[in-house]
Amino acid sequence: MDKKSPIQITLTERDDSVTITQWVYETLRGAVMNGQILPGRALTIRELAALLDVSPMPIREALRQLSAESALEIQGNRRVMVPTMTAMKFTELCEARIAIESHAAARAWPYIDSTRLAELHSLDRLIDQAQECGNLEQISILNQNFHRLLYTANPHQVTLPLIESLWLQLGPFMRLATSKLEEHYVIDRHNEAMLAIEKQDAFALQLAITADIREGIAFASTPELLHRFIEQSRTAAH
Amino acid sequence: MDKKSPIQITLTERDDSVTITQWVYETLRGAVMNGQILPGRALTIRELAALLDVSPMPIREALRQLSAESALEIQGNRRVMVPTMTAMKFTELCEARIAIESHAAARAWPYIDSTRLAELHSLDRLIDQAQECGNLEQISILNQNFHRLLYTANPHQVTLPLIESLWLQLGPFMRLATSKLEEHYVIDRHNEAMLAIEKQDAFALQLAITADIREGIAFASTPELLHRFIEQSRTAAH
DNA sequence: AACCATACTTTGTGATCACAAAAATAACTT
DNA sequence: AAGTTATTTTTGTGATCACAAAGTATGGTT
Repeated sequence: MDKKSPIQITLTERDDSVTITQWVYETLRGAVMNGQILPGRALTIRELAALLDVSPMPIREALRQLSAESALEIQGNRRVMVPTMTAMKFTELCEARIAIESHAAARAWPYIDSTRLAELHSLDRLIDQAQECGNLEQISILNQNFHRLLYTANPHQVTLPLIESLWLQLGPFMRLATSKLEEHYVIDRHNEAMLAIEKQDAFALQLAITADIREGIAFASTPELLHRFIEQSRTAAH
Repeated sequence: MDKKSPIQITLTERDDSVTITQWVYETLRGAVMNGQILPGRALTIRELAALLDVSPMPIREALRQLSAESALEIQGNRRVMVPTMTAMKFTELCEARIAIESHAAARAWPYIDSTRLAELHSLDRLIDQAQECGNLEQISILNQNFHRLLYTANPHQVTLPLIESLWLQLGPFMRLATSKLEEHYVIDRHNEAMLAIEKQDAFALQLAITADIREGIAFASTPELLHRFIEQSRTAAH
């Protein structure tokens, strides 16, 4: 009595200080972000409840929250699934990232002090280390942390939730893309960004972030990779 | 046994074809958007359930969804409230609107055909009519419809949910601002935007949208108005 | 009168149950 | 054998209940 495609979700130890709903949310979010759930695959409350060994209630709440963040999609049938990707949608998501994140960087720039700059530097060094180890998942997480640390320098910042929503939507594909990444050596523009901060050049910072995002995605969006991913989505929909 | 500040929510007839949760969501969303719930006022599930005459369950789901959209805020205490506004946050929200919406307009531009342009024109005429009647709430709604109709010309558009989140966060204040609006005559840049579309000038369209947002907010963000609103938030927090 | 410990109330969380709508399966007709 | 109807199962929705934690009020002590 097993379903079309089995869902393999990495379960973390549940901390009692956090609510079950929160734990379920983080678990499912991670599964979506890592592409562990095939796009188009229908998710049922009871199935997930059994999988995570909790009652249906926390699942319901987590699914609704993820849907509101565009990480999941509610169809007319009230069925929930990971949204399918198309080449055009992928382009729109990337362009949206560039528009919003370069803006967020520019708005954060006046607030970046030497302490935060040092933190950015040490985070960048960690990324270099992870690259030598070839730990792809770690690179992805640290890269997000770098961007997040930059944008949150602005204490009145309001765009991070929007940016995280875009990350979530791109997540499944980015993971697939970086799995092909070993061949190329990764180039990020973090050094360029930090140099711009030191030179107090806001515009250069904006350009560096734009280049960082565009290049980080450009190599990934080779026709073959994109096509493979979209195929995957299409077939999973069944 | 009444609470600090009574909540007055406009109740619409509930259509049976729509789920109770959806109806609750729309009702609460409208209440937030219209500033009917004071920022800082704690919302409890049971109170709202009694107010809307439904069980706590649909309220829980609606609150979680609105929180995910940044329309509401969950405090550490797990209490839910309308976020309070500050002058700096207000500025950030406006600048974010400009960055994202001008981008959305530019990405939508290649897709705007004569049919959609005609719809934009007729919507603009409706706005003019509403302005003569002085129907402020109607103006606000139609104005949103105008922007939405523009951005959704792009069939692969992904930014509308993000934009709507910003609208929700600015909603309470915009309402207060437009209530002072009768004195000035409203200038919008819709004509300029439509002219740019006719002249096939994407950059001019982007400028028009930027100006439309900035001016629509600039007159509203007079120091007195902003201060009054922030005061209101502060005192309601109690 | 100010402070603190105790009892009481309210509130969010999570589990279970009932029900109607939707899928999936089975049976049947053409 | 393909399509259509009938039956069974699965699934989302919403209501109710139990419980622990947070909040509030109470009462007593210094």
